[in-house]
Amino acid sequence: MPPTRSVTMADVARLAGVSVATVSRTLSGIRAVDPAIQQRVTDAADQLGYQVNLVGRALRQTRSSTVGLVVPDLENPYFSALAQQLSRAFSDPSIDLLVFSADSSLETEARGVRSFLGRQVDALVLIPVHEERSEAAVSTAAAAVHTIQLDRRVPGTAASYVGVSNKAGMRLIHDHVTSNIDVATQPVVYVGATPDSSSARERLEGAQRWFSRDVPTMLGDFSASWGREAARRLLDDGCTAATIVTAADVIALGVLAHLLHQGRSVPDDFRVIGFDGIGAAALAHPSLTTVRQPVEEMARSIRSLIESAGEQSSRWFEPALVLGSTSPASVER
Amino acid sequence: MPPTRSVTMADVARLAGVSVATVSRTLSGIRAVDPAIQQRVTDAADQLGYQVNLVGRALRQTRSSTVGLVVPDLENPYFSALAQQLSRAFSDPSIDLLVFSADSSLETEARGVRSFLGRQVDALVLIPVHEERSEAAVSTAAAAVHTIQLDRRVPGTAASYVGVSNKAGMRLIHDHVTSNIDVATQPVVYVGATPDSSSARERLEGAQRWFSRDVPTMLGDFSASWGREAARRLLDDGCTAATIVTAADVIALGVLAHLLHQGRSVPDDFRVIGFDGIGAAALAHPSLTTVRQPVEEMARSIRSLIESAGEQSSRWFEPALVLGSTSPASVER
DNA sequence: CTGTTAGCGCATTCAT
DNA sequence: ATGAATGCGCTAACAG
Repeated sequence: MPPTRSVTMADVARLAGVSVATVSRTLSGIRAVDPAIQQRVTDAADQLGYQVNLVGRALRQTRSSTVGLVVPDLENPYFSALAQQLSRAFSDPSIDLLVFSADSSLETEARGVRSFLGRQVDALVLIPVHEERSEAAVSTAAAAVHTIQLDRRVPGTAASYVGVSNKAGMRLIHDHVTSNIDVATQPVVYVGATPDSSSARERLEGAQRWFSRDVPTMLGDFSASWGREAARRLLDDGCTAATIVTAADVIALGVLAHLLHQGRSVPDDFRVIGFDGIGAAALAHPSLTTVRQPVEEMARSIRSLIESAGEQSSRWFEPALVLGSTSPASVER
Repeated sequence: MPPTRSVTMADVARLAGVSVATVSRTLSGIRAVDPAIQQRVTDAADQLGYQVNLVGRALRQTRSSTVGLVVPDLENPYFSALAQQLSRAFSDPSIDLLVFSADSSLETEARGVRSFLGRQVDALVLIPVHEERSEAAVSTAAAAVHTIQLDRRVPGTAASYVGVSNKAGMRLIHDHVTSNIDVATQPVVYVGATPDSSSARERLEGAQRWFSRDVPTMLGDFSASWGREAARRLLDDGCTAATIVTAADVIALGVLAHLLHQGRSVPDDFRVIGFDGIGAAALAHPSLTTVRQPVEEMARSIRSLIESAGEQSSRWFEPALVLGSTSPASVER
């Protein structure tokens, strides 16, 4: 279907009997133009079906009215929620948000960054795959354009950061758990993710700090299948009752699914706590107790960070406890 | 952080003592270059930290080695699964897949299409928001570039299509239900989506065709909250037992959540069937019986459609029944 | 195999 | 207020 050749400003200019400069000024509305001529130009543009070539514009302006977002994995519901909210935060027609999935690969992540930089994005939002090994990607990005790390960060880079206080989140969970359960008799187990991203590390550290330095810990990745696997191991080890604190809702949902499929009782014998506050947490039965990240505000914050076009700066949001039915409710007991 | 000025091929050429053309040829590897010179060029490029400017390249080549994907909503897990699988299908470094969310808005969808066309994408993949009102967006896209509609389509446009046979999917569900349940005594209810997308319409038509033209039907949107709402209405109407066939897993999960939270028994009193086969279906308890779309194959199919660079063509995949525990299992009864 | 030249489409000087 | 000219960074055509 690629047609003959696309219509350019020169075509519009010819039809309207003016210069290309006038066409440019008329269509971008950046300077005053005689109303009569303006009409002629827009008519001609309509008639020819003219569409700006953003590549030409970007080359000339050395910017593209585009913000790039690189996420590790779009199938992770927390990341796709961030992507969607960020898209919505840029619904203003003057800036397009484009999303690239790194497919949890450092190479692909680097490719995404190079690609966006090469496309002259005005800013880059990045959820780094790895706390150390994404350093090159983040630094490269930050050296070229305003770069904002989201949710996870690589320490020591010249990039901004927007995320939640993970330790504060773990503290909310700890306070909730200890005020409703006798932790001395009921064991607490932390099912987390290997600390190769800052959020995994901070949540692990939070669990160790608030519960106990040697809280029983199982580490895997941010996935439901890891949650199932961890639950299976727990049951295999003869565990019959526990409070399972996890590093993410997806993990918690996997844990919960396995426990329920094995006929275990939640929250009577097992309690399960998530992290993130994705929509699916409320959909589970029993509904998942979790800690919600203010995703929408975070997205808006990124937008204003980009608009202030400016300085490196970071912002930590406070998460909030969301009581579900996978843990005993304080009010009711 | 925007640095002084980015290094161009001219800088590399100067340092290596060759012409820009040689630099271009060396770095794109498109033509043979003297090994010694090649070395000098790559050394110079490394030393200066040269990165291609893809905007310049795209302007010159009138293509950008980019494929655009416009999805209605990234928070819908079926769409984000498609986006992720498609990204993976383009993991080959020579083509970047960029995703734009239309935020379920026709205006934003149109903007996304214009944006990608203006960026000279080599092909456009589109999940149209509306079966009729997205016509302009699809036609515009198809007139300019190879356009592939995914999952949903606008009839009568010059665009390719990749999706599943929705009627066949409904038939699988019908056969499963009727071979395990006495439909004469146990009512079947269809909880679907208003037919303003082709998939919503085809699934509705499938339900009416295979079950009964006047199967009780409730229509909303593709969301879990609509599922909850529908279930609430059913219970409010005094329904105490039914087989609930839905248009999507997200709807089914909402239905299921509400039924379980109301203490209803699944699958004894209520049966629930989904559509799509997203990961969360297996995570529910009881696990959701559904019909799975071969998302990965569909993604690969799109990739080869684009590579064959060619003619308009369409492909319907066959969905497969996935037995969960929200419906009676045929083998076991 | 390499250098020179030209031009992709546009926004922005500088003149007028 | 408008037009002519310039060049953003790159690759392709053409010589050599």
